[in-house]
Amino acid sequence: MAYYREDPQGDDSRSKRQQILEAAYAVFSRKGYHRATVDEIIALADTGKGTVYNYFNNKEQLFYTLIRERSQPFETALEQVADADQPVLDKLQAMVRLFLRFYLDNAALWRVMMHEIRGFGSDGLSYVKAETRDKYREGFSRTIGMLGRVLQEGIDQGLLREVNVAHTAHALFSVIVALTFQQFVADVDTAAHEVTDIFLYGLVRK
Amino acid sequence: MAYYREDPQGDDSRSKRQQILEAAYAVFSRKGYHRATVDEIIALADTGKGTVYNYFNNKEQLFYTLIRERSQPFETALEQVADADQPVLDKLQAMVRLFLRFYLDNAALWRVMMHEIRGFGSDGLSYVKAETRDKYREGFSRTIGMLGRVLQEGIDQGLLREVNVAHTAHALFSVIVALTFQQFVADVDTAAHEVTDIFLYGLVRK
Amino acid sequence: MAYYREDPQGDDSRSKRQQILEAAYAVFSRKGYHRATVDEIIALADTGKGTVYNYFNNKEQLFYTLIRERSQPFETALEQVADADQPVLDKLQAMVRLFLRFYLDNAALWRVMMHEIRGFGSDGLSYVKAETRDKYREGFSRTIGMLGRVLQEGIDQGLLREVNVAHTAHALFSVIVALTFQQFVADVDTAAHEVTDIFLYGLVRK
Amino acid sequence: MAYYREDPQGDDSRSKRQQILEAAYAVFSRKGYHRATVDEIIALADTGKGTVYNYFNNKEQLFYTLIRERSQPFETALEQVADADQPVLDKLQAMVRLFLRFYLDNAALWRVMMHEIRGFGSDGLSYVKAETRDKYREGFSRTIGMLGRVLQEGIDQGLLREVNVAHTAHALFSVIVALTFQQFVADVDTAAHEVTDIFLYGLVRK
DNA sequence: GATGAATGAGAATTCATTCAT
DNA sequence: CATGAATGAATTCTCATTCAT
Repeated sequence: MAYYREDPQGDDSRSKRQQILEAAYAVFSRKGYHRATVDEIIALADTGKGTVYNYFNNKEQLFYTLIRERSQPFETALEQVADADQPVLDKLQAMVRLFLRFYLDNAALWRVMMHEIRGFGSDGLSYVKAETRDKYREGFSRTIGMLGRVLQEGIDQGLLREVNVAHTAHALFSVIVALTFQQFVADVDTAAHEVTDIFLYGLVRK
Repeated sequence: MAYYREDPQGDDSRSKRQQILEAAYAVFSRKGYHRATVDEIIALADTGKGTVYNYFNNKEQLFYTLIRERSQPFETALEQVADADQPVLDKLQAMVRLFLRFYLDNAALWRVMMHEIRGFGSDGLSYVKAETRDKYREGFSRTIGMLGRVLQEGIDQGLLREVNVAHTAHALFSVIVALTFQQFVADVDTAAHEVTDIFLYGLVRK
Repeated sequence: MAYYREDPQGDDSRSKRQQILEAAYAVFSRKGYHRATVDEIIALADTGKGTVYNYFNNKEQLFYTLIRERSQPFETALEQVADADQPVLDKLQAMVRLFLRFYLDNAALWRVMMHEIRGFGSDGLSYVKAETRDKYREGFSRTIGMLGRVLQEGIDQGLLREVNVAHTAHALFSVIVALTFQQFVADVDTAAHEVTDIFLYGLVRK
Repeated sequence: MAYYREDPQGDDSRSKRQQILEAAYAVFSRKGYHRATVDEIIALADTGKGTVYNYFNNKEQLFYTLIRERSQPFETALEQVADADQPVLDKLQAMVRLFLRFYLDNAALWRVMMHEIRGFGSDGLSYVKAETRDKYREGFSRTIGMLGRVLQEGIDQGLLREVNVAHTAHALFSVIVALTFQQFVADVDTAAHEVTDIFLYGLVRK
């Protein structure tokens, strides 16, 4: 790491790599993968073009790094809750809260990513190599899978009805993403309550 | 210059326009907005490049036209069901079926569009005028709004609990999109049942 | 081919493709492969950058096309002489003349090519795919091989001593290239005589 | 700034320079001038990038130094033979052997150089000052000139026919280079014999 | 002296759009 | 109207060189 600057409290004390990642986050989020240009990223990061390529092989890997570094703490936190020794419904709600918080911060970037890993380039014209795409997908599988595991736990305990776990986990996930994306989430706790309430007890008045 | 040609005299000129739209549908769906090239579209449409620009101002307007023409029949059908004089729960399930069917056919293109209406020039470098973006968004508002209207109807009749209608309509919508996108929908009727079942009665065993 | 211009005697009446090839010839010859820039080529060809890529896939293929189109007439002429029903020594001298004339015109470009097809990128970092490189090499093998065939003919007839044909053909070839490159060739006939004289009768005074 | 350091105090500093030169030799030989990167050279030399620029002004001067240092011992040895008091034909063959041995070792690098001294900024965009280019050329002139001097000696002694000495020396030289480059030289003595045999006695059976 | 992070001037390539025929 | 050759702005990526430590 190069800390040339004498004032480590200044904004420039972040490592160049970090500055680039943060700028990339902003630009990718705002513009999407394609419309995001390296030029815009370096302008925001206040760095030279070559510097980006010192730290990252190419635009695609910069994007991937961004996703990976952002998702890791989230996944860890989610796993802890999923594996916790608590009532299933509490765990579910806690997980929904984690999801909401994460997507509230990252919805824009994740939308971009979801778009990029789509079937595109099924015919080889893709920019994202199949192998990279699979790495992205594994990320989703892991997190949504954790939701599924807890749902299954609830079913096994006789608490929940016997529904298709994979489908339901995806449904829950998609609702979370939709709400955050639609900026319907003013307060995480309220939204988490709202979501779990519908999923657990349904719309029909008893 | 835009030659919309609302009145096709010759059968030939109409079919050209149609050929282009169909090719554009295929290419945009497969490649996304950016990676879709006019060259690929004309190759598939078996027409000249200039011809595309006779019928459409530019790539973006071609895309918009595509979306508009595809969504119109769907919206009409949806509206008929929403306004029908039937039990609310039946209407809801029928609407879910319509949605599922529509997104089963058009998920790819709609995903592209959803992605594009974010980022389409949120700032100075816009490719799309804010006004166009809003037109896309209105489309969503209309269809999701119809879901909301029927939900409200159910609430008014005392059938459904008093939830946030807009949020719930979006949630329902997002689940539909997620299921189709994840290719979890083998059979529309089954999937419609699955979705409404969860939303109406919840996961918790009574 | 597009002949927009009204004056077909003008310099611009050559097809764009031809203009580009001629400009590329000049620039590659003068600068070598790497230092030749597409920008310089289009400046000389008085054309747009995209036009180059309409006619040629990339810089490398432009270069290859150049080589191929230039060498074809030469190879044909050489073959005719090699296969002619004439005395071996006459054929040899005629072939040397053809070689000299060809390399007098094309030495610069051929030098560039010879440099490019060298072992470079034996380790995968090459710009020229092995397969392309082999196509270049086949070209050399063919023309030098024709020299060899005629030498062999001379040996078979008992006219020439039993030397290593491949080596000798390459030696003869290299001398031709060296003389033209060193601009020692004022007059093709004289130079051809000089070369064959040494190769056939040696330096030692009898 | 150029720090040539003709007087190495520390053993370490000399070895750095030497390490760089050796790495540069390997990389330039394998990749050619342009494709050789300073990064690759320092990786092989196990040194820092700045260090290269402490010893050499730039990439080009590094290349030049390489050539100069490599050619010096060869030129000295060649001169000794040329000036020796021996029969002309013996001297010629000995010189051919020296050439073959030298180019067998250095063909790759010399080819690169030969290619670069053409094109090295024949016009305004020169990377290399004309003066530098001429220094390279003088090197060739000197060694080929020594061949010429011995040939002339043979002519003066009535041993050889009165041919154009400069042309013939270049021809001899080019054959040597061609054979080594084509990897036709398995054994220096055999190849030297083969070359002189053809040049001295010709192909025609007496 | 040695180092290597930072830099930016190029270079190749893509692709929407125009316009003469 | 249909066409497609021509175009150049925009974009990614490379790599020699600098310079603060």
